[in-house]
Amino acid sequence: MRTYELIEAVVRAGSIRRAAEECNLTASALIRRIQGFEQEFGCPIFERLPRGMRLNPAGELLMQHIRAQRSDLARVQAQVADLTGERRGHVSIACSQALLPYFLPEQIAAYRAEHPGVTFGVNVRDRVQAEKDLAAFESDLALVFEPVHMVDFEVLFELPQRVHAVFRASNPLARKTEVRLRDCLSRKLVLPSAPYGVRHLLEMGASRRRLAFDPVLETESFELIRHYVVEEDAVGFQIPIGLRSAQQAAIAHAPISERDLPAGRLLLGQMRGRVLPVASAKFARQLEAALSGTAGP
Amino acid sequence: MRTYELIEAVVRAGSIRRAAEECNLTASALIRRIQGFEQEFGCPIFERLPRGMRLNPAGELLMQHIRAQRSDLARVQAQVADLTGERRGHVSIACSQALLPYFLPEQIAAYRAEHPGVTFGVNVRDRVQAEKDLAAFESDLALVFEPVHMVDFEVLFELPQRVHAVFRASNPLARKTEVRLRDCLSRKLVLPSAPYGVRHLLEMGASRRRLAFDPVLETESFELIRHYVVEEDAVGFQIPIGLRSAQQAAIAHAPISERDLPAGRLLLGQMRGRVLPVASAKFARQLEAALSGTAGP
DNA sequence: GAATGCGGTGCAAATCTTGCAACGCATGGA
DNA sequence: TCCATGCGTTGCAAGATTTGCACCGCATTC
Repeated sequence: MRTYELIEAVVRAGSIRRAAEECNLTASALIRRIQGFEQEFGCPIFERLPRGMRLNPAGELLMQHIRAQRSDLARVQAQVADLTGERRGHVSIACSQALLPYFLPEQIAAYRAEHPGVTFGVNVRDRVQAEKDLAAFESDLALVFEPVHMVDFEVLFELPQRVHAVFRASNPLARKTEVRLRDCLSRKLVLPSAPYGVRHLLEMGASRRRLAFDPVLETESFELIRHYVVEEDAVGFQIPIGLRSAQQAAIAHAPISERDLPAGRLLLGQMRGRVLPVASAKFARQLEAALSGTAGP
Repeated sequence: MRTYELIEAVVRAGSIRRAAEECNLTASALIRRIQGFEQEFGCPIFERLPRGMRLNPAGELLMQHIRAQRSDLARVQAQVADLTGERRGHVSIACSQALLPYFLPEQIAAYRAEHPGVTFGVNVRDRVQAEKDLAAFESDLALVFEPVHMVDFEVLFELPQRVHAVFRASNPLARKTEVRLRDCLSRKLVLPSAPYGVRHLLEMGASRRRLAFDPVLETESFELIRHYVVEEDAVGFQIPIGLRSAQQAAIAHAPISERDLPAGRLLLGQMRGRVLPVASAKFARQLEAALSGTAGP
């Protein structure tokens, strides 16, 4: 059991000696445990490099097993605590930035109002990293826009979301119920950077119509986008779940016409085949209910 | 790790002292390991009875985790052996008796012809026990007729199978392409005993038409049924996958009319959510292919 | 070519696990 | 009623494992 932790430490540290220091052990003690394990496992799990150790393919398989095993044990312990009547637990969720301003805080608060013993961990991840988080058992749930659909991602719920243009409330665009892409391109643009789903959809839509973007500001922060359009009367892009006109009177938004951009999908998912801890599974069901009550694209 | 084996031994034996003997240990050593584990696990997993120990609910949950963990580790080791180029492995399958005479031996032989390093374990189980086998990770696959559809049973393939009447080749019934239930009831009957799917379907069909069985022989052995109908000119019941007229010239069979009995289902399944070892997964795919080529009801 | 950092090993000390004997307790039969 | 039996549990010493220290051979780096 402890051997598993040591193996993980070696993987993280990249060498026996650094891992040994991290674990308050000597290198010799550590290497012998690993040699012992490799012997009973049947084959080496590390390749020995002159600069340290790295997992070989067998080790990668084993590592995945170790992570799955650890997370399942945590699930069992949470379930046991649950039947002892404690109603404790922890929910970790990897999500896009768009969920941060309104949706997630509301949902978490609502859940905790009923289950005060449950704690939360929110990891802000782009759509690629979110799925890696699931696969490494570092997040129970992922709520992301337009994920790169890896095999390990099991979809629990799907909500269409159109891309919205965001601008000053005083902008002429604010009078329309939907805007065309070309109306935006003639204005100053504030775009999310490459890894994000909104940017991805925009690039797709633009290249199909042989248009090009020339953003005045490109950023990872959706919050910055929302605030900057007010400063310089520019146009930004977001998905509606992260927008509430009522909260920020200076800002307005309208969907891009579906003739220009197809609606993207906001997906709630988990690691394929995994049995979630009770708290996470229950929170997932709450999210599904909330999302299905949300206006579509 | 070893602690898990010891816990399993205590569960099997029902008491510390018997388990200790089985493991070549003293009772004191064993109990201290279990106490140590319970401490780090966070709560007791056994209830102490005056006559021994039994798992409490927390222990049941843990036990399920241990079994899942062990079987997944075996899968990883098999997969590692596979990528080392060994092409070894073991497939365990729980199945109904009907598969024993022709279907399974042919399929296993065909598989082993291509992968001689793979060994097989065939556990003959009734439809209830087969699913328990899956849940306890004692069989990778189950191939059963009309299972009691527990939640843990994940269907991989489904093949309709009508119940066939089995009789002497010289019996007048042999001239028909299908027989009515009432034609059989007037004859001497040889029935499989209660836990079997064929019997279950027969009871259902009979009770719906207010008929009753009065078997001259009731047995757990499908083989005995086939052979006995020759002895006394009786009528037995089986599913066609276990019948080949060509092999036993003295025996004929014909399906019961669907007006009397609905077709049952022969199901191939695995433990829900489990990742099967490569060999088992591959054998399952072969079975699916073979079953889909088999004549239906 | 010296210095650094790496994985690996021999040997003795420290730590943990185990076996033995014994205790308290509940049950079952004489 | 009382004794025998089998249960889980514990104190203590012997045994088995794990660990730390010093050191080796090796490749890379400056």
